[in-house]
Amino acid sequence: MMPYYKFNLSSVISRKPFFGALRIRRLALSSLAPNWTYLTTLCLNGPLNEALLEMAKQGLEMKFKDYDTLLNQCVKQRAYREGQRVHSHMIKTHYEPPVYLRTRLIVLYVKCDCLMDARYVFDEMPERNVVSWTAMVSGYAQNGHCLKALDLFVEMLREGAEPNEFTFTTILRSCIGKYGLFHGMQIHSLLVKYPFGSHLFVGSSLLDMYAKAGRTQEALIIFEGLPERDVVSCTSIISGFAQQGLNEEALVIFRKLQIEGMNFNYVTYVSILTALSGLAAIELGRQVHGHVLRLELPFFVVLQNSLIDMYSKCGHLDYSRRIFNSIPEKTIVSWNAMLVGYSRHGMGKEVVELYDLLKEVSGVRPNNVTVLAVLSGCSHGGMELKGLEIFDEIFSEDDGFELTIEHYACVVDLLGRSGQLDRALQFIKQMPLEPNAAIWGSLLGACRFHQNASIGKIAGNRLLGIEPENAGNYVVLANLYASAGRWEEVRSIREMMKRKSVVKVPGKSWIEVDQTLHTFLASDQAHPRKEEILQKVRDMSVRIKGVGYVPAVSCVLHDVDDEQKEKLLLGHSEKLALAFGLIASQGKPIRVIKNLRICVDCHNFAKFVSQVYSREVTLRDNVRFHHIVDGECSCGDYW
DNA sequence: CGATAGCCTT
Repeated sequence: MMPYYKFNLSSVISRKPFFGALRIRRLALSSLAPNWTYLTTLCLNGPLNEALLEMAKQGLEMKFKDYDTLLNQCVKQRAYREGQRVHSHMIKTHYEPPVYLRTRLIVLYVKCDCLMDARYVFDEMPERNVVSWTAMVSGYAQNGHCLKALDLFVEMLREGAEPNEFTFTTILRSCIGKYGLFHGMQIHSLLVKYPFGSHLFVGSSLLDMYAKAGRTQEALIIFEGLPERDVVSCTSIISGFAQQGLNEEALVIFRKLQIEGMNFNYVTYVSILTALSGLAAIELGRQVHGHVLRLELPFFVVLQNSLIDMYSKCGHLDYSRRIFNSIPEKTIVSWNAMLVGYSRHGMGKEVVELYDLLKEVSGVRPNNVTVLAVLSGCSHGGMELKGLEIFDEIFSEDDGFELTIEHYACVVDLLGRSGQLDRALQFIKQMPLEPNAAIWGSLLGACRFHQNASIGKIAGNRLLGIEPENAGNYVVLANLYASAGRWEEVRSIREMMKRKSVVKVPGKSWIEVDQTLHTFLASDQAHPRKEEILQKVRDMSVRIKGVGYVPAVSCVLHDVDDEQKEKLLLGHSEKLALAFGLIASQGKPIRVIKNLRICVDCHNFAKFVSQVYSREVTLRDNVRFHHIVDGECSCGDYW
């Protein structure tokens, strides 16, 4: 009989054994039983069933090493049922596993998302060490149960167990959400008592915690103070800034680290793509894309998904679709990214087509983000009735989607756009969630478009009650009153604004020319070519007035005369960026990005400019794209 | 002895 080690072991242990490997394993099983150590070793990376079956059949006595090998395999393969069989074998044979094996069981159950089982093993432990505590805390952290993780961590300290660097990295991950920073800072101060205060992993978790809580400066200080830097800590700081919308800062850090020679991984590229998407920096985005291809990074769906989103946010949906089509194993995020892309470009037909394709052929389950994308796609794409139909379908099917306030806001939008303002108001009154600013804002926008001042007044007052500090709301409501000729109410809005000391988020627009971003604020004086640009805006205004442009002075709520109002309107950041685009890029389409919703006057201005200057203009505001060609906008003047 | 850890897309 040939001893087992004469076989080609690597083929025996391979996950998908070549022809005959199974037979060899069977041979080994029959010839070498009942030596469990051999048998379990042969199961390395292979099917567990045979060894487990033998185990159950023969009721052999198992030793520590056998359980260890088997559980190790179960963990690697995330084999819940097989793990349970090993576990129950221990119980049946009255085997008292040591702390080590019990911890392995916890890890196994955690990996299989069976936290109840893990907790049961944990609770039954006669003694625990730091590893078992950390494994259990990590279980809660991995599954998003932040508060449970924190509770257990506190319990651990109370029991006198000493946390180690693993425990701290794990628990800091759970310090997110509403109270995350509060707990995270306490843990930060607790860390001082331990010798690994400047540990690389602990430091990365710490800076990530601060960055996610919006404390980017603290995060940066910790990053600078790390004992060394690696790709994860670098990605953490870059994505931290990007997630806070500090895209330019993220880009600066990325470049600095790149020059220092840091070797990035695919996660880093995902993070920098997020920043470039926010900036709509298409040329830089293309560079990153090319770089990723040259690096021959293995195929990462997450990276492909962020490329879809980057091209879509930069206005190149054709590239997005090409990448989408090239992904062999699309996840729901890939589908959603593509759907959201069509939605923000106002392409309702494509949204519905892709949604049908998703349901019919993909085999991927839609989630609530999908629903949101489809509903908003229908409203942005002029398919209000289709959108309402899909909502009814989903609502009646009850597919287990968690309908959030955003979903209801979409429905209000659909009803509002289709002119059913009374129904929209009824819908808001009947919905099971408390209406928020987005809901009332959506209704108010619909009232402005359909010139319904009475329902608009209801929506506006509710909105101002919820968000008294948001200047944009006052502007929309005043616009509505102004267009209805209700000047008394316009004046009262203006006074209300003064009284409540409303803060304006500064409007900001930018444009990418020759791989450089040129940023403009309202009435900007900072750009080196400011004189030229302001003169250009004035020229443009004169030229388009000749074909019917009338400045929408009701957009200005300052208490000044109309001449002043017109001057203020001409200083809007999107007009400056548009003018700069006309000067700096000959003949090419102009792509302007704005951080807020585009104002009525600027939208109208851009339409006239596209016509008079025969230039395609693309405006991206914080919600959607406006593709303006020859005086017509893809949004149909509803946004 | 071993078992426990940080970054990411819609």
